[in-house]
Amino acid sequence: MNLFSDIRALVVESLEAMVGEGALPEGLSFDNVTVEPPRDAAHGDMATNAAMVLAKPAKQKPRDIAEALAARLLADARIVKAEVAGPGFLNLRLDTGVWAGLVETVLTTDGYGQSTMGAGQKVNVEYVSANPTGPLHVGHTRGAVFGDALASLLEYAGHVVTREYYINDGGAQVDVLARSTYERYREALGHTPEIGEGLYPGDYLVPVGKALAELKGDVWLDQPESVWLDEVREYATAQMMDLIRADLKSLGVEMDVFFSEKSLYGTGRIEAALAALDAKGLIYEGVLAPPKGKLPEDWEPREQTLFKSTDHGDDVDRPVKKSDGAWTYFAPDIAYHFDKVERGFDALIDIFGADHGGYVKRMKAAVSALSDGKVPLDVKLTQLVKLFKNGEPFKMSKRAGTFVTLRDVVDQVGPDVTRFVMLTRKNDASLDFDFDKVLEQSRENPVFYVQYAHARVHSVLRKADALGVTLVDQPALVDEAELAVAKKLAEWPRLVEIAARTHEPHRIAFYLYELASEFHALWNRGNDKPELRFLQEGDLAATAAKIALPRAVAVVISAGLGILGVTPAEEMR
RNA sequence: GCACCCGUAGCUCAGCUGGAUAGAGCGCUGCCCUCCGAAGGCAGAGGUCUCGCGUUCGAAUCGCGACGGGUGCACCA
Repeated sequence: MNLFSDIRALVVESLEAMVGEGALPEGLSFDNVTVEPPRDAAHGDMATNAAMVLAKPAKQKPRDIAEALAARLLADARIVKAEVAGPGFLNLRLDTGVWAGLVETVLTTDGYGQSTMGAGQKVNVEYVSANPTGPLHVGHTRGAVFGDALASLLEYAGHVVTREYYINDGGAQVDVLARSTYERYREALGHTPEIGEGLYPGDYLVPVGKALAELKGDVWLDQPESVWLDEVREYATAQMMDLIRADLKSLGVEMDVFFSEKSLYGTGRIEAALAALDAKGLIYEGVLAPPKGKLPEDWEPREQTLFKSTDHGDDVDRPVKKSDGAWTYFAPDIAYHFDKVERGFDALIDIFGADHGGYVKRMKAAVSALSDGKVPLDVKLTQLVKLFKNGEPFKMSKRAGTFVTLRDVVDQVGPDVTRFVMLTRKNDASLDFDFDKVLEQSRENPVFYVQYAHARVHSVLRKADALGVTLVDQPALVDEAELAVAKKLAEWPRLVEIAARTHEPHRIAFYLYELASEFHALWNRGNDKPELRFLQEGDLAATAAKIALPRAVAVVISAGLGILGVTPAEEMR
């Protein structure tokens, strides 16, 4: 149920009738006809641009079309007013009964706002994908929250979603992890660890080294790397993934698939992916032209195996093999995305940190080539999170060991606040995260503000329950403030579809803030007008009718917070 | 030098596949608790949407070009 699409259907129906009568010419496209909430509530409840869009192709004046359309729409019981305004807008006023009906729908429909837009399409959302070399930090947190909310949003809009994490366990950095762990292993056996430049100094490896010492004894002491590297790497990587899984769980993020990069090596899968590209004539041996502008110090032309990504929108072709014949990091990435394509997803979404913006074009080129342009890949970049403490920038240094982990954030402010705050900004805008402000209980803090609205509803419900009110689903809407809330509720399904289509979960957070705002306004109006209070003294029937609206608000807030992965609070503490 | 992202009120930011007089919070001014949770609400002041050209009935939104900020730019993953 989406009131806006219902009314749009009515508009299109009316336009078709006009065509049938010869009032409009045949063959018009109504695709661009929209029915939207007007910017200014004084303009009415909904506005359609039909007359302006059709004026040119129909060779008629917008005003004439609008007036003919208005006359038809008024025949529908739902439309009480239709007036032409501005350059040719048709402003519609809906019958109060429509809004009451909407509130009833919210209360009686299972999953009001859920959409079938996705039509069961299989979507793969890959996010976090941090190197398995240590705990997740703040930057990963934003990617985790964003990816998870986007995945939920797409599910809510009718897609079948797979949440996936790509483990970069095939490259040099896991060797570094192994060497770092080895030093902790030595340390556990009483030696002084030699953690030189380029090794990971974090003490999260201390227990790993200790466990290894208990497991293996001293057999690896004073042994060359060739003896222990493989085993230590495998052990440490597994430990780090356990750590990461636990970090994610503390945020409420659970992946469906953890995909190992290493599983691509030595199994012919990279070769297969490149063979697929080769079969399309997209692999060749060649020398890349040096970049324009200042040359890198050690530039020298080299012949390499290249992927002709420029055929699919990239700026330059990309090497898939190094000059020594080994794969570049890009090769397994291609194989990984080839695997996703072969698993039959209808759409792929990758979420990267903004510092990986440079890889977007080549990944899109690869997926385009591998799927013959049939599987779209959308890459969303998440910008920096700037940390503050009491208004002051929070200094982070990896060297000094003062970098802030996901755990630090979740432990201090909790998963709900972390998630909501991370979603109060567009993904491609940087985000200020102040440890004190996010816990503040004021309008300035959207988490609190939305939760407060939800808690207020439940406060009313508790009281109503104590009074013995029997709930009814038909509201009595009279005041403008009540109607304003109902109208906001009507926007919810439409907003879900817009947010899902644009892959922008932050729109949900902003909507919830607006809904909460309308609700708080109504609440306060009860101060001046006792007849607007939800609890009507001594009148259980009136109370039941009054609390239908706040109940509907709670339903939508609860659904919206659910998408964001935030628990709706029934009480503020 | 090239690519991508960003530029909206004093500050932090929304702005719907292009729609009407561009919105919210903070801050500033003034109001509202014998009343369901004032942890709230109402009202006011504050704008050449960085600039220019173009497309369009209509541009903050689309295209081109400047300017300003961020990020990334051959074998490292």
